[in-house]
Amino acid sequence: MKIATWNINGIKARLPNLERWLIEASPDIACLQEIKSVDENFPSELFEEMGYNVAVHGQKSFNGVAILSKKPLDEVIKGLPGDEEDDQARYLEAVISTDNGALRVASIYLPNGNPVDSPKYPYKLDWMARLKAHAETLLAYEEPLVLAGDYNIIPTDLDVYDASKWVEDALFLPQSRAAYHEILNLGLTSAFEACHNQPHSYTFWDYQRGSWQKDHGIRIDHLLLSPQATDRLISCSIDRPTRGWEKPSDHVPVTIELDV
DNA sequence: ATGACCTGTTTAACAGGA
Repeated sequence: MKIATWNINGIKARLPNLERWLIEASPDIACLQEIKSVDENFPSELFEEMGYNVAVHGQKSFNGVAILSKKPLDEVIKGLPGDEEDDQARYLEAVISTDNGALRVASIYLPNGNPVDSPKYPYKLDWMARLKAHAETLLAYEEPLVLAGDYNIIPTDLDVYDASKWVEDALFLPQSRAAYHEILNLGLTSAFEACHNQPHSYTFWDYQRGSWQKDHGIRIDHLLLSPQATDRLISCSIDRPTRGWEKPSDHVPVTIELDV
């Protein structure tokens, strides 16, 4: 089973590319971020015609996450638990039936956090603390679990073209990376790192400054797996060519194959 | 030497992204 994550940066602008990619890559489950749409304007029927079940957690203009799944969605949870006041649509979780039992998948759009001296940075750290608490709850189920998404975290200096340019950035500050590693240290495995030791394998290139042409990228999209999912991990790949398509997202898909 | 973009919305400049 192929499970992918992709920050599409707007469903309306990305629909042609998303359709093409769904046909060519044919993921069984696609976790999408930054749909930038309310639920009613998300083209769910189109994806249903392509054979997907659809769960959407959208909001107007910004953020928004979705899950497309060829297998039925048994249970859907919208929003990250832990703060009733938080109205940003950044977390969607679903339990999916497979031939070998239940698989739990989340589509995550972790806050960017810049600028660091604004309330956005404490919001990021608070959100990560909530994600850690929730991940702890989910890990206790001892089932295959995939927490996939745009984490807005550069894990190490080998995941950026020039670390010195990012030391003050919310994606790379020691405190941000420490919060990310706290989540990993609960017992999760980063799929890409389990499959590869190739440094400078990026998933995002800025639209500005010719970043794509110069390969000035960062690796910020991750799939974190529970032990039960890690046991079944076959491969992980970054779909780099999509960044070179017409009207690309600034992120590319990351896909894992699980033996489930 | 430096900067160079894209998206959605309020359709004309913004806000937000990373």
